[in-house]
Amino acid sequence: MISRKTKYGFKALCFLARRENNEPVQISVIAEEENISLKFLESILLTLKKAGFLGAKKGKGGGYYLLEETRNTPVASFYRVLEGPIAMVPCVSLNFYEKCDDCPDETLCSVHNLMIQVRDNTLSILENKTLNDFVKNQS
Amino acid sequence: MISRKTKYGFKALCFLARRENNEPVQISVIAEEENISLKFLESILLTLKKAGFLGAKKGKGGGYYLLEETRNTPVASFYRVLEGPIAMVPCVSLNFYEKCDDCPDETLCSVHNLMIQVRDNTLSILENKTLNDFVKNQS
DNA sequence: TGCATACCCTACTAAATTAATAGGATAATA
DNA sequence: TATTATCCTATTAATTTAGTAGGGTATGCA
Repeated sequence: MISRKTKYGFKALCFLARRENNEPVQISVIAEEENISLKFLESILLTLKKAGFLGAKKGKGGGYYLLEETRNTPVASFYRVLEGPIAMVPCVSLNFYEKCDDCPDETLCSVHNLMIQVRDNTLSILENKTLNDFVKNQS
Repeated sequence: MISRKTKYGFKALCFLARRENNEPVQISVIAEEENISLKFLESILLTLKKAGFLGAKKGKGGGYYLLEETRNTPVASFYRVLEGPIAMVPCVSLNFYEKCDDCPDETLCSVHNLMIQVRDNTLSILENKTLNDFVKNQS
């Protein structure tokens, strides 16, 4: 299960991607359109900005907007920033690897070997989708 | 990420599946071999028993053992009992469906449509693997 | 210059979940 | 009837989640 943070963050990115021009959009506008708590969304968008996916403009007429490359960024990148590892166990994570306490030899662990397959399948989707795949007829 | 409960439960099932005979095995034996807290494992095995995957025998010479059909049970079934939904959002779950508060129309939701694909890919693995696939050279 | 706007940032918190632990009840065996 | 081992309920510490509070800072406009 993904957290609301991840869900809201991705919805906000899609919202911005659906805009025809790339003018800044206020947090409050996105929050209202997507039914997200304003303050919560504020912290999420800040995270996405710090990660280099969004630009922001302060003051009147300000707001958040997509950066150039963000439209072609794989969904996997958003996922890692918002949710963390894509893998279902840390010992199988490419970007957030951690050894298991209980496991003397990973290569012999049934959970490990099963979850490698799940990870690769999930990655094959998340690494090959971008915001462009979600702009049409979508909220 | 899956919980330790799921990880430990699946490891215990694999441990039992690797035994040549189907004699009852004490919790303490599994706990020691797999480096799992005894009391925690106790509650997990009880769950698996109540779900119909394991049999149990009390008293001397007692313990847990696999039921007949468990060897051919898809891993997805264990997952649902131990962890819950396989889907990454409730609105996409086949067995634990829940509508999202924030979403007026699921069919237009980008998260929904993305996660359907992830779910189907994950299911294609978990529904087609059984304990038999994990008995060789595995801990 | 000054005021309104809108993002920036830190800290805090209530609720839920996780990962156990404690302690006894029950059933089977010898 | 003593021992063994599962069964069952309740409790708890730690962590994570999903926010909320309350200002600070930069921008644009009159």
